[in-house]
Amino acid sequence: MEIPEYNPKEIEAKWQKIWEDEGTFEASHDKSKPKYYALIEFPYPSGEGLHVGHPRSYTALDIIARKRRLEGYNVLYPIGWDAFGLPTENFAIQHKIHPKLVTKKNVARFKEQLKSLGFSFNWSREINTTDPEYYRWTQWIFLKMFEKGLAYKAEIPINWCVSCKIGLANEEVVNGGCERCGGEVVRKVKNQWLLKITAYAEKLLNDLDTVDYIEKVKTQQRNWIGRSEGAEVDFPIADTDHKVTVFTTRPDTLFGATYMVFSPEHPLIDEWKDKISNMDEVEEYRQQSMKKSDFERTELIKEKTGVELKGVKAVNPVTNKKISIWISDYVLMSYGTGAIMSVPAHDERDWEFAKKFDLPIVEVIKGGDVKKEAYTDVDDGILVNSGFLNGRPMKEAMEAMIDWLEEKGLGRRKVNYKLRDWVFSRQHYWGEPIPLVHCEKCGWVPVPEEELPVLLPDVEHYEPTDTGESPLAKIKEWVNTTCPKCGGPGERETDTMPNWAGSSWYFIRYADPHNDKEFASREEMDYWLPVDWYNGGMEHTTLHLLYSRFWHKFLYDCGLVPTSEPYQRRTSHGMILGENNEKMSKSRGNVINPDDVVEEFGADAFRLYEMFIGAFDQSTPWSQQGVRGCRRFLERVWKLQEFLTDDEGYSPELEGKMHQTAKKVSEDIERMKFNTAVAALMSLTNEFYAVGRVTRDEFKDFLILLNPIASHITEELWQRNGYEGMLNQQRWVVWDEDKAIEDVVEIPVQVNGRVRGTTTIPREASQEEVRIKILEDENISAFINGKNIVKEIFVPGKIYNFVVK
RNA sequence: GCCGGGAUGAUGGAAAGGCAGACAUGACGGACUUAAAAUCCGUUGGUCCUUACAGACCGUGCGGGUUCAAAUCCCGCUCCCGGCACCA
Repeated sequence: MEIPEYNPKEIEAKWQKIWEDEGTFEASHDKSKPKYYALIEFPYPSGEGLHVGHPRSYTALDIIARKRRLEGYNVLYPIGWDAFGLPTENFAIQHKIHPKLVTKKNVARFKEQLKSLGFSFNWSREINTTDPEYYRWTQWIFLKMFEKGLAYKAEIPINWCVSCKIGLANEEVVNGGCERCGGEVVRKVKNQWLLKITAYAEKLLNDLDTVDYIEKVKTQQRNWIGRSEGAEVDFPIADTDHKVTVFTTRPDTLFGATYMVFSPEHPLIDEWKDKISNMDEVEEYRQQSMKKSDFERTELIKEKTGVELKGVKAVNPVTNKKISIWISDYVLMSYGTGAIMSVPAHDERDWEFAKKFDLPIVEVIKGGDVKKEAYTDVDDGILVNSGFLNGRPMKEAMEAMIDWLEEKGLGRRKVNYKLRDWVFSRQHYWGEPIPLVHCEKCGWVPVPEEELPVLLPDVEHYEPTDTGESPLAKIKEWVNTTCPKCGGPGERETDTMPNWAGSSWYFIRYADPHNDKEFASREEMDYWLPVDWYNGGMEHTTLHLLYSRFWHKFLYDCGLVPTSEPYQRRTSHGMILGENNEKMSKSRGNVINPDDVVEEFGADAFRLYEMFIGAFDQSTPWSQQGVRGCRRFLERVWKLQEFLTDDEGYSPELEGKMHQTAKKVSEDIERMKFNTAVAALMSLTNEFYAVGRVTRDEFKDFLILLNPIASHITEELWQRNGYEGMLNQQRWVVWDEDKAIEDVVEIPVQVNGRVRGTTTIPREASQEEVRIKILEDENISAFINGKNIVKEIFVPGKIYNFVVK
């Protein structure tokens, strides 16, 4: 039989068409089979097109998905588009094209690119977050949250670009300036919708113990949630009925609290206007810190600043001494109560502040020199200058103080979190409209369920208004509506949702993407959820991953989804860098376009290289030479046909290697050691060449093992060489553990830990047998003769070591 | 500052206490070719020794330690990458 040249272009197009025509990778509706749900983060269809970083994750889970199918699972491996968001909106503004059209164009391009790579996505379940049939349910879930009191409005400072007159997301503020124009960014208070994710802080934290996420992800989430235990303490304000509550993790040091500091935004300051004698000075400080961006407030940490509130004093509830009250921007309104008790002797920040303003420093834990610096290494410290706590160790003092506070009604045990509520409003066009109507009489009223979706209306211009409202505010006929409750005049909310909204539940929709009655049917969710394996980037650990866990837990508490966690397993891939070892970016000019690679080397070579490039969880530079090497390997695989014999079974000389390779490839794929799985297949191929023959069964199993990675060439070789059916209908290779172990092994022989030779022995050989054989070897025994053997270590099948003197 | 991760040939990387450098890339040599490419075969950590076969010593960021045996475990550093950062 004449063997044509390996022509990836032809065979890749051929198999992609067959798979599509036959619906090969459609998840079955037959629920008798065990299911497997593999998920990758659905892409944002940017105008740049696919980047070589995307397919790293997609190929990895494509391999898992394909392997699971060969193992007999009913696999769901879906794809969709996270298409709302700023880049599209900005492009639309610049080019005066409707974002809908921009999105459509970008999606088409991404789709074509993804299809050319031959991923086994379930295309009939494709979803798009900007599709009204999809965002109808995003709005619906939001309304559920609103109903349960988890969505609320609050005055929240946003990042405001003075020149663009636009609110920016935190990630759009780069080095204190606007990402787009580089202009000044200040804080501007706006009335915004927030979601009460903090209500789920405890669950989000504790339930990390129930899921299989890589440790790095768990740690980052734990840090982000930032749970800390302590107490709230009430400080009475002298000569008033007021009291101010603070949160502290160190109630044991209360005797050392010599003054208080409020955040400049603290609302009590306004209430005390008349009492504060230096209100001008105070106001000026407040104005200044208001103008400062978050960046300045946190970066300029060299010197503490602040102003005393003259005319008011607080009382330390345990010493009963009057203490002064200050304001300073190192105290954040958004954490704890917005006010702190200051213990300069044992807190670095307080110490700096006290030094600067010459405030009293009282040592309450023995051991340091509080005149020189704050003494904070106090875990085993003993209390001093602390009344009833004197002489007690710190941990005990902590408990005693809290008990005392609770007894006297002056304080209570308290847990605090760094996690903040989720600012859910965007003053942009290209997002889901928030489905609420404001009525003078009834307040905020949800749009009735049957009227969803609230459609995004067409506008002339996508720029925000001068006041920073979203462009929707300009469409009076859309804004002005009737109150769903009382029928009176009402106004629609013009803020839209952030693009984290649609991605917070998309994996649920995949289970039942065309359902027009519910967000997904219970039956489909019961079968498919949770996601078995979710791979994505580390950059989504604290936002997307946490947000979607929050939404899912909320839905679970409403009895709407069957599991309390959305994702059973979460892994993460490393970045692919440019050939110069720098992050790939247009501006650095080191971007590799997957289309070009596929054009030159083929999709199989591309996928193979994406996996062979290096450790999956590590970042690593691209190498065009490396792709060439993978293409070369596929050429060698193609030529194996020339060595194909009519023999069945494994040949004696390759039997061990076949079993070893099956085991190695299977196990490495599960551990995401794709690079070594590929290496094992290359190594086996080298063996086939060395032997110069390959039996039908050897070739068959080799093709199955290679199929998840290089899917087109293996299907083609399967068909060309007369194997039955299609490769994707076969079963994964079963290996025999015993046969994967060599009967005869070569072990190193050491003398005093240095390798002096090797010996080949039967695996089961006894120490005595091995010993005799070794001592027969003159090269080795030369190192032993004339010396005393002190000790001999024999690890069967591994090593023999003589210790001599 | 805090929390992760990392550092191994010229390069990407392999090695879950047991022969460091699998598998590739590149380089060099050979075969084929009028020639080149492609392909195939071989060599390729360093230093020394040797006609050769062989052999010796050194070597996994740096300094110590544990062990018969350390890239791997422990202690102390350096540098790089990622995340968080006045969170009371």
